[in-house]
Amino acid sequence: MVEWLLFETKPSCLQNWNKLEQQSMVPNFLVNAFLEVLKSVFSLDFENRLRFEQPRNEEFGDFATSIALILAKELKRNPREIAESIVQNLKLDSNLVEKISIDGPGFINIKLSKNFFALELDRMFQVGEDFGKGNKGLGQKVNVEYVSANPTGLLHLGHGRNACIGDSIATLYQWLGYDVTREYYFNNAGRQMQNLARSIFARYRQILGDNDYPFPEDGYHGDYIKEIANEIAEKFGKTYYEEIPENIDFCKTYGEKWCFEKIRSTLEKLNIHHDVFFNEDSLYKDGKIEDVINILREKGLVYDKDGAVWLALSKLGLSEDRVIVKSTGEPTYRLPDIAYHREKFLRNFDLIVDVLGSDHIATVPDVLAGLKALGFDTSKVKVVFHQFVTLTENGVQVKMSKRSGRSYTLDELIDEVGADVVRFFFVMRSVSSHLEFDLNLAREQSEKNPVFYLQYAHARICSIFDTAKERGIEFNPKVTTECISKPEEINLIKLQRRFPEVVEVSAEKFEPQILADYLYDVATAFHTFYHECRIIGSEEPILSARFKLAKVTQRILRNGLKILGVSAPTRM
RNA sequence: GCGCCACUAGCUCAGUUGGAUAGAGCAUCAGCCUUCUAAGCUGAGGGUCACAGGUUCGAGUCCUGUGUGGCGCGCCA
Repeated sequence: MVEWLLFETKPSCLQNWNKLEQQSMVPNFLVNAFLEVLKSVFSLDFENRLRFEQPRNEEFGDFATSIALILAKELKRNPREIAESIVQNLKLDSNLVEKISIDGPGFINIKLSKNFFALELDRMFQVGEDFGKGNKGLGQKVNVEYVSANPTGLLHLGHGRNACIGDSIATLYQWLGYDVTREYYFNNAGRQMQNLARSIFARYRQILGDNDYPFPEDGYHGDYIKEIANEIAEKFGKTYYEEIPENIDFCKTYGEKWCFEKIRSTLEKLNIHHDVFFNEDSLYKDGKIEDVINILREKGLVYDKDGAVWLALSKLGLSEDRVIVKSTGEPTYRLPDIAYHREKFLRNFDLIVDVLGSDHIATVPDVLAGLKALGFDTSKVKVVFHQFVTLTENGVQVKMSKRSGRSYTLDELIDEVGADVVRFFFVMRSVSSHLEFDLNLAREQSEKNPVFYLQYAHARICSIFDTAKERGIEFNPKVTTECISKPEEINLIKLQRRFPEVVEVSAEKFEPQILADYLYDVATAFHTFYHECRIIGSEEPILSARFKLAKVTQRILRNGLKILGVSAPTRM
């Protein structure tokens, strides 16, 4: 159990996020009025404990608080009584609050006025194009490591999900003002690279006529290996035919470069670019691996046994000691991983995010324990584990066998359904849920496909502005929006107000899906509004008020889609 | 055997820190285009929140146990 606590807690730098402040959609005047009453009437300081929720049922107003129920326990008084005395003493601007009531066991429900929402629309409109950006992270550095696939093959769908989640998380943090480094850990050392080299070499020999040349038992079976071997054969003929270390090594270097190029071009299609490609082999060249062993040895946490070097994880609260250098002299993954993360710590990040497939769950406690032993604050590390991807077509699961090498590559998927669909589909489920990628739905170019639904809403708004321009209709940004009154308008404003908070919560929870769901709701609210409320053809001030409504929606959709890496077409 | 994750409508999934009558999309059925993009909108049906206990004013949410499924438990990464 101890092992899991190491990384299941919330990263330290996010723990300062003020719970109350985070409820940014709760108007300040409301919070202050309540705090004032709690202080003056009950002599209670509730600064960090007063919470408001948005009732599911609209009858209960826009915000509700169960503060009276909570107090009832502490004060041992009837909750409704407490609610009464709170409400009686509340000093609220009747211009902003339409109704305040006590319902059920003692909930205090607040319904805000249309005027309040009109003022909010003006406020959001004035924020400008960057609506949704925050400043919580100013002055802080975040490192987000994602993809990090070995250069031994092509990216598959699991990597695709990893890439899209990681990139969206990185952008979310950028939107909060963090200085973000996107990083790819390039596992180009160790045995799997040897395996790649031998696989290529074997195919190379076979291509050149040595049909009996044995293929490595645990070699890489994919067709791409033959492709690489073919290239070498065509370019260099029999130059590297002889089975000597130099030639195997050539295959390794060539293969690594080839795979890296493919990986990069696939990520390029998704518009994913890393700032740093951290090479594993540099850890060896720069002596970092040795450094880690030496430091841990000095601390008495490393010992030799059976010809191998062991890390005494049992002294660090874990159940078993593990090998960090095999008897062959090769390190296991733990050692370079620890050394690599040590480098990240030394680069002074306030938050270190690793995006990993859930198959890596068991490896993380070892690495974190090692880092802790080196004296680093592991609460700065957040490991985001995502579940697997299954591909379905016509309701049937498409087999993705890695062994046979006939797995569906990410590249093929992008070519088939487009980058926008891939990016959205991979983040539209929560990270911890299995993701079923429905090829039929992905290919669908209609409202059934959520990507098009969202993009269509954006394009529709753009079209309104285009049409207005063509017809010489101008809107006046200075018009106040008090005329807003229809439920479709109010509903849209309510959703719009939430955008900055949704960005925060998505980042805090490392869940781009929250943003994806929200955008869908915004698009729906807009489509409903569009159907019910005409813009062009309306008289002032309705005309300009609705223009603002459309403008803010457009910015939310554009910015939200941008965070998810999805394009926002102006025309469809 | 041990650990992690999941289990909510026919299917795919949401469900803030425990809150009031359980949410969406798809699928099914019924409506809406002489109008700013019908790639859209409106409505209907559909639920023992896997099961059993517990905690309390109140549980899909927290605790314990059980079942089912996925992943992991190496001198592989």
